[in-house]
Amino acid sequence: MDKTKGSKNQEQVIYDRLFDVILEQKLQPGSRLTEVPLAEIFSVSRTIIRRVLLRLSHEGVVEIKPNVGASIVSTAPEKVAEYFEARKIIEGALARKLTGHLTDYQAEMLSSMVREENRMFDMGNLAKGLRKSTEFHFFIADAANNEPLAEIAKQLIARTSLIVSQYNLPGSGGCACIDHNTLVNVLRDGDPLQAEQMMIEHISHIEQGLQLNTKAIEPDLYALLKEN
Amino acid sequence: MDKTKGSKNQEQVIYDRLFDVILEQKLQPGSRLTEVPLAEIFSVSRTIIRRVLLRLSHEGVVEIKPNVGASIVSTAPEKVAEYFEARKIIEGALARKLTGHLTDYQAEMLSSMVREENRMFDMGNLAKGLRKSTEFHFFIADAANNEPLAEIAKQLIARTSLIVSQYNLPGSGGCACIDHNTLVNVLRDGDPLQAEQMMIEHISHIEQGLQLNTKAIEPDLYALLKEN
DNA sequence: GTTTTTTAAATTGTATACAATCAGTGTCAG
DNA sequence: CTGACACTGATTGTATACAATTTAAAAAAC
Repeated sequence: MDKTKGSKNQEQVIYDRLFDVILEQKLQPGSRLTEVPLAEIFSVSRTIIRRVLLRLSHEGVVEIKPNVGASIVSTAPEKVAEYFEARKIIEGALARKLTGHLTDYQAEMLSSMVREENRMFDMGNLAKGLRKSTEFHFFIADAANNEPLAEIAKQLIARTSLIVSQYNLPGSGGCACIDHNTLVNVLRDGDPLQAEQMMIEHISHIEQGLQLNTKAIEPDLYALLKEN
Repeated sequence: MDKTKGSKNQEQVIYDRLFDVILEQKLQPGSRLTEVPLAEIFSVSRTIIRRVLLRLSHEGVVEIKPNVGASIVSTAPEKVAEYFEARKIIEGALARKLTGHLTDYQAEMLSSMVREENRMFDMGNLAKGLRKSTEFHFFIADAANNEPLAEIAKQLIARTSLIVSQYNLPGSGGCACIDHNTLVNVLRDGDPLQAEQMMIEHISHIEQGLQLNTKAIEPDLYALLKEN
């Protein structure tokens, strides 16, 4: 694993950077991602950017319209429930599966993540807090010993994270991280069905915090703003 | 939707063809997919082939090793259970969700698919039978009114279909399609939890039919055969 | 003044050239 | 005979040139 140039990792690096920026709401859903500027920013050719965008589109974070280009996905309000339902089913199953098999190390890891998360929110750093919150769910996904399911869960978490960033009024506090603490406890000491139920409720909490009546941000808005 | 040239659909056509060939076992897991021959076969440049292979790899049907190239995924025996577990969770949930909401048209559709499937197996056309069998599961996924979950389910179905083709002794009859008929009945007239349980059992049947002790086909095997 | 048409700039789509890397073969020293 | 090494052919990786398409603006027609 030479780190001299990382010509192999170069694509991964760009992917990670873009993914982070999107998940931390630095770019709003609907924003366009044009290839040439990105290529210049990262000092590579469009070929590489194209591959990264393609990957992001396969993972549902970016939408590519033929002959138009890539933009960050904007989820229609009536589709939101479907994504959360999917999360409840899969993360619920993961919680059920994991309960009773959590190692002490893993439990401590999760607890420390919750502390970090709270610290970020207390400091008013919403973006980092949201990021830590998703990492908490990522960790659980990875811990449950089912790689394909973990991969699926992580995709859904990323997608709903985008949805949250689209429909949350700025400053409305992200996710109810109080839940996270009790979740850790149940995963360690509770019974599987209880853990599943709790995970489902937790995800419902997140869903209920959304302001779905808020108009989805559309690219057209930009055109309107330029007039003034 | 002009069909004159389909310059936009061209990539989709190639994707579908490859996907079909892979799912119908015309190519064994482990087989390499080199770019230039594929490009010549479809009369396009490597660029297009590359995109298709990338997509197939994102969907878990093909594996791309850096500087080596693409090959059809070969699933390790110890990973098999994970994929089937994932299917049980997701397709079980889909069945639960669909039960009681199946329209007459959909029920008839499913029944006719089962008939087709049986016909194919009776004729000894294993590949087509397996294909019909996956289409049956695809249809259920689409019918359950949750697009993201359907997409996930279809990916897993494709992947396990590959696994079946890897670990099934030639002529061992694919999947227990008797189950499919009773499944349709339960989906239409039964109760949700019963349907979920039945779907889970059905998937277990498929899993139990596998010959996991059969050595996974490895590229190295070819080298050994050449010696004789 | 509004609508339509024309034109130009920006952006994506595809093919191809060339560089980098890998796999296999043959050669040579031990 | 075995192992290490160099070499050749095949294959993938990246950048770039050019074509096709879209978007926006300017010009023309009504």
